[in-house]
Amino acid sequence: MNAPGAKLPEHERTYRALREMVLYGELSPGQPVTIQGLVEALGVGMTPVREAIRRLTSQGALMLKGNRRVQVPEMTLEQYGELALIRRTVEPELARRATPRLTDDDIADLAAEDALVDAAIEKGDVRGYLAHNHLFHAKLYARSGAEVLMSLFDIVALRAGPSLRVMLGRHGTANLPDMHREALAAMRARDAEAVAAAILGDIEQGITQVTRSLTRAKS
Amino acid sequence: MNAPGAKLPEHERTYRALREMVLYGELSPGQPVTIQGLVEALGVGMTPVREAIRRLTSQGALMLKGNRRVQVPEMTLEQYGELALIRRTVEPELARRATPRLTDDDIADLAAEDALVDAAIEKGDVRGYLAHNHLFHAKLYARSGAEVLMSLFDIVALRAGPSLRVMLGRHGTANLPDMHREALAAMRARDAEAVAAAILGDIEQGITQVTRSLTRAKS
DNA sequence: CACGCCCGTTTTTGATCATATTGTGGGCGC
DNA sequence: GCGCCCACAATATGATCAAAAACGGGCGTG
Repeated sequence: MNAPGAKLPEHERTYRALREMVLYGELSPGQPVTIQGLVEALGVGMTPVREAIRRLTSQGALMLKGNRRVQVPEMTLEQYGELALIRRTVEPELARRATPRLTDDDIADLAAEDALVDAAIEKGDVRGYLAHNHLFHAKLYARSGAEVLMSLFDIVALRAGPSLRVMLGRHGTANLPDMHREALAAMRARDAEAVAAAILGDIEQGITQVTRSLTRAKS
Repeated sequence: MNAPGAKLPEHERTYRALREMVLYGELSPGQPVTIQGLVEALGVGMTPVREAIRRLTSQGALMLKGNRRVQVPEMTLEQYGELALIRRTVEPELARRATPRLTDDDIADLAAEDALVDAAIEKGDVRGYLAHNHLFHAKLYARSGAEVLMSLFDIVALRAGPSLRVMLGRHGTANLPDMHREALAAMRARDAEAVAAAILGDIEQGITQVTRSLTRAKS
């Protein structure tokens, strides 16, 4: 069995814990991250923490600020534009490749995830929205069997996470992108192009909102 | 001044050393990498080595083989296809963005790098070709100021490195892609689209060769 | 006389190492 | 051929050393 947190090495669990903190917005951009702080917060030794931080920084989820200080990077409009370019390329492709490999069970699972997304929106649960929306995409893409693209998705999601969080903190969970229903319908029809299109639409809406939020913040 | 290897922290130097080993083919795919082996080979403590390995694995340059063994991943044809997709998207874009920012000095520097590439081809110097070809691209893209895209290039280059090396080992340095001259001419004309096109052509040639090599190996 | 700035001290934090601990793989005996 | 035991390599901890940032006192100035 794959009991999470049971037999994984400590540095792996530390990595995942820290990763979720970044991904789901428990750390805000600009906030400094100290090794010793994490050692105390997570109750683990410093070696695992160090390794987790290295992994995250090499994925761009954390930034080495000046001389040996670490923080969550603040996203500029330019950087977000680059991120958007990649997402538009990678995610529809992942969706396209995943579609023919989906089983009925997979689709049911994704539908369940989408229901959780809707519930989170309803309740205004920001963290829940981030988590389940991410899982909806991640679980779908995981079926593609495309390792390299998948690893890029991980990186991009990691970098986009904090900005999304900031955006949500400012505007709440209203008017959130949700073309998941269209995507699910296309999956059931096993129409790869339609799935890719729906995912692209979903992404595009998110990008528009974050871009607007960033633009407004700049002025 | 930035004297390399002088004032950088040990883990950073270790990371770069290991990175170059992968990038320029000093480690072959499938070859196991042990922590203690590197400790002795590089003459550093084990903490820096551990961190370097973590960073490389999280970038896909190294792979955790089953239970706590590390090796350079072997590239499959499918994976290379994914890599190619990314390169076609990212690299021309980086070239396009870099072009208007190039100074005459930059172009001269790139021309010098290209001369070294040619010299390496002439001499059949595989390692030299890999190094200077990579530097030609990396230095050009670095001018783009696009951090996110640049970090993706780093990752993709890291994953493609070993395969390139294998291909060269099999076929030698003859018939190597070199559309650098066209690229340089376009740079001097400050024609961003032409630079992007030349770079795309350069990449395309390389992809074709590696793909052919991988296909042949498979059968 | 009050405010602000600069410099030295203190404290926090990061880097590295030596070492104990644990888990895995291979060899040996049954 | 199967299972147990041993040795080795990787993981994780805590200590130690070095550096940087924060703090505070003293000085100069408005």
